[in-house]
Amino acid sequence: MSKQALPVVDLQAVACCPPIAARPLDADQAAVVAPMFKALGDPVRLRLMSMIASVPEICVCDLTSAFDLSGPTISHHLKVLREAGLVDSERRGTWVWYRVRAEAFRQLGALLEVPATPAAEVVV
Amino acid sequence: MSKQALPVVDLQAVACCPPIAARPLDADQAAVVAPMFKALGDPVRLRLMSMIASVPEICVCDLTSAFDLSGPTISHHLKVLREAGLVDSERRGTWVWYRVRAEAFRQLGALLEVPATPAAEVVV
DNA sequence: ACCTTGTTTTGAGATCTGTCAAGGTAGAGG
DNA sequence: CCTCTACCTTGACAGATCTCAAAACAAGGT
Repeated sequence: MSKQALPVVDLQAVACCPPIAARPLDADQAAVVAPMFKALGDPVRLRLMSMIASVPEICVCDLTSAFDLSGPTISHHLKVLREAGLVDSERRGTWVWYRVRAEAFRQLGALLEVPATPAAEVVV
Repeated sequence: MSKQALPVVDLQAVACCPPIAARPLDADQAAVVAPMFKALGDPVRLRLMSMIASVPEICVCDLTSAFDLSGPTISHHLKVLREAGLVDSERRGTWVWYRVRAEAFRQLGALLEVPATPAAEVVV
């Protein structure tokens, strides 16, 4: 399968950006980044993301069994994470394996870094 | 005014947590953290957050004028950010000033850090 | 008191989201 | 070919969300 043909986030557009606390994000940048935060804004997806990012890879069966939710629901949440560009999936035989997209994940974290000389203290 | 009596995020509960890529978040932790990411998951709020975090403080009038949206809409988004525990507001005379909650903001960033020895590479 | 400006609250409508049941697709193994 | 298991897609529905207009609230100036 190797999903990446969907409306996935343009990583190039994110790679450029300094922390959001460094200077105001413009509308275009916000439109690219917000969906990634949004994807993490659901408790189930956040746990899924955490489970996926904590290991090299993990199969859907192991993810599904960790929740009290239907298969389709987990599948839906995984699709959201995929389309946000945060994870990648690959079918190998019977099972589908998910893996974190390290680049995107790290970039997202970088956006929340507090600048070395935080703007919020320069003027004070 | 000095809003903090609302259903605000319990910072203690977050302060404890290692990066989500270090080990799977449990349901309780996810329930605390997800609303913060959710708050950043809207392009308008993400820009508001960025504008607020980029300066020591900023008044609502300056925030509102940066968008093509009604006052009530901006006010609503600011309320979401407040209730997520990400910003703080204070009325001084005519204007209301917003300021980032540095603790919460930094904690959120810490959750996205990639562990020194990423679990995703230990086993591979 | 009254008006003016800045901000929030309330109410309402259109859209989006989380969830499940039912049905569909893909591969493995008879 | 048939069936079984794993996973995804579709369709549907309750509930949440984004937005604005209208109304309320707060502080300052007249």
